[in-house]
Amino acid sequence: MSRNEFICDCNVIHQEVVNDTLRKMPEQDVFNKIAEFFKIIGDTTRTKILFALDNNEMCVCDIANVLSMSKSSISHQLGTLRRSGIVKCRRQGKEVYYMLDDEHVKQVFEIAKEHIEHKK
Amino acid sequence: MSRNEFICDCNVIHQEVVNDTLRKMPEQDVFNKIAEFFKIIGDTTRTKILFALDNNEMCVCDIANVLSMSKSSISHQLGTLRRSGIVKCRRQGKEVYYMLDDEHVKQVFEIAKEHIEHKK
DNA sequence: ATTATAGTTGAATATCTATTCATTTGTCAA
DNA sequence: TTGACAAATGAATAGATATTCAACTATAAT
Repeated sequence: MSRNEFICDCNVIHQEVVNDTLRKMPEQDVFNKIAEFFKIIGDTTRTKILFALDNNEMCVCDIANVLSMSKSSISHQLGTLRRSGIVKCRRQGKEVYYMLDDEHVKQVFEIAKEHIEHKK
Repeated sequence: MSRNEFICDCNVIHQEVVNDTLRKMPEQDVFNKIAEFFKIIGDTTRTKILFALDNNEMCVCDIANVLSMSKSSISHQLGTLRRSGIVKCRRQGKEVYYMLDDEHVKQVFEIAKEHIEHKK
């Protein structure tokens, strides 16, 4: 039996709504990418890093000091943010300076703050 | 002198930038809530549910059919979304209808799509 | 009351992930 | 070259979480 053959454990109750929705649903790949984007920024450490970088570009040691965390941990997180195209970096001597590389991050943060204010 | 010398494993390189950033950083609680919001929508299943509900309110069975997943799994995820104030529901007879309860979700999805398009 | 259906919920499990630790790479200066 | 420092990286671990399974509640129909 094909492992793609999936039987749902309940009946369709509103067939028209389901069919209409299925027609309008984007491809799996779109959902994966959108969820991935939010997963990346949905972490307290990474959120702090992005806020910090919104003010200035900073080297890893500076970010580690601002967040009171180890260089290694910050470096791992910066790697994640870089691979996702949310930050970029430039090396200058022994230091590597990180900066935001996405104009959308600030926008979604503003909306998130509205959401939080609204739900108080 | 430095308030970080016992916490962080490296020196502050740019003291002024660090101090300036520390002054501008919001409270821990703000970061927790923002990250939590993105964590909630940063999951493929929940992203799909929110997209589906953007078209119509739907009962649990319908959503389970649209996503080809079990009722239980969908119900768990709907509980998460409900507790976060992102969806709400109403009972009608044996069925429980879910709908979006946040005007910000659609906005952040639009921005996320722009991000994804831009990074191709 | 009994039965069937829709949905919820707690526990268990398997997977994922953030941080730590140890090591390595890259750069500069002596 | 050697030493010092910034940063990156791989492996290991501990904690978080998505789904499944089984049991349960709620509602409606007979």
